[in-house]
Amino acid sequence: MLDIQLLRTNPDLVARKLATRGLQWDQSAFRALEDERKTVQTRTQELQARRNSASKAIGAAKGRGEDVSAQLAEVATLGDALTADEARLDEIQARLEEILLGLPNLPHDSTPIGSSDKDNVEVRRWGTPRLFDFGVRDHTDVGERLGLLDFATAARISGARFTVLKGALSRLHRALGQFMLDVHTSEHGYTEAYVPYMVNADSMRGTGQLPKFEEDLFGVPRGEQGKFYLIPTAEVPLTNFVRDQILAPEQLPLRLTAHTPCFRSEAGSYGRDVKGMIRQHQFDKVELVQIVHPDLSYQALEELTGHAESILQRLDLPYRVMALCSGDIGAGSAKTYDLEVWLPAQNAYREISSCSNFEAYQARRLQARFRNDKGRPELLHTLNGSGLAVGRTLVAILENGQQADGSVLVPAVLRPYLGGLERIQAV
RNA sequence: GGAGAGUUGGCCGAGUGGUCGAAGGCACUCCCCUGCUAAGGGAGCAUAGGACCAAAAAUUCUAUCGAGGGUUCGAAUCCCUCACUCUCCGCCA
Repeated sequence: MLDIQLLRTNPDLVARKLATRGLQWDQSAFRALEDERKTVQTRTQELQARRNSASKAIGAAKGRGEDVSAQLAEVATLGDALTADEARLDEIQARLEEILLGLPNLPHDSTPIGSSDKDNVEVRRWGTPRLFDFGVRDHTDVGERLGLLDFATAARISGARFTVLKGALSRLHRALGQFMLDVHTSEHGYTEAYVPYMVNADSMRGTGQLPKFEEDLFGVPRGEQGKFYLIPTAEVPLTNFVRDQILAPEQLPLRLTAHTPCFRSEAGSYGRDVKGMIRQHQFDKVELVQIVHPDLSYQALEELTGHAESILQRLDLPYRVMALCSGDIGAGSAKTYDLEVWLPAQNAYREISSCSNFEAYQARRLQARFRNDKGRPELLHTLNGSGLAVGRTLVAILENGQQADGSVLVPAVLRPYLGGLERIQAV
């Protein structure tokens, strides 16, 4: 959520920044509402003040045992006007809130300007894609030939966009999550957390999934009490740790990580990545979240991105870092780096992690604050990134580690998690 | 699922219709005193929004005592609904 003060005092800046996202923001509706808000609010508060002082006088007069019927009659005349004004003010403020909740964040000055992923800027590259002296298979082929990847069974159990893993592949999947958590907690200073996979609407609103992106979520009916939502990422529960909290400065930075399943409806992605486990309704991810002092959030973004990169490096997977352009970053983000891992069968780099600085966009919705050096509550900055998407990491290992005989090499750092297994063979 | 008790400021906690944005304590900030590691005295100390202003400060107004609704001239206080917490019983991985 943007600062409404900014919309009031500098609407042109807001419009200009939003335009870099390809969004033509029509200020007129906002301005008209603001003007009305001002008159109605002033009038309402005047009426309230008159009612309050009159009521106080009645109390005092009664205390002295005087007759108050004249004063009662007078204050009664305020009633209707006040009720009407209060109702109108509520309406206006709800509308303003709606507009505010619908606006995405303003891209940071360092975010490249552009309209689509074609305009994203490569920042750096790590590793060298391996040269194959045999026909490269995609991860689906590799996994199915091993007899350990089973989409047919998944389809019978649930449907499209689900996966069943078996045997060593399932264990490799488990190992990846463990490995990532171990690195982030023991070397990068994150605190591991176990969190709910179903959350309430307030939490979804806090991180920005609601109200605009409800169609991307799975909801679980809950009778009278509305519904739960399945988390699309652990960002939601982790970032909501600080909703409605005022942190002491010495608690910062907060670094949290969790390994959770993520659930996405993938509405609107029909026809994209239909084959394989690239785009699933359910996938595992190790998420990194940082809650930091506003002055330090861009430094934190570089660090957090590095934390995610270090996993790819240890797994010896070639990747590149992309600075997403203004037209491609997520709604809440001011700046995003995507990590893209090399997938030889696609002959392309594919997203495996997305690291973003939300600045105060989420914090304002969450009312997540800290006490600054003046002792005043001030909004925090929130960041998050995948460290990494476990399913896609498995895909990368299957494709990059495949051998001519159909087996797959297990990256050295994962072998301790697999009882020393060096190579996954067909069963 | 049943029965009961709760939810007040950074924390603890008083407050059952008016003088309550809210006693008292703790914590914190400043000043004074004292001087040796802890104590005494004084002052300040919620959040958000509005008005005023070029802006800030000051001033002032409004709202906020779990959330929403109601009664009333007036609600932390009375009524209703909901959420959450705790205790006991039941069920249960």
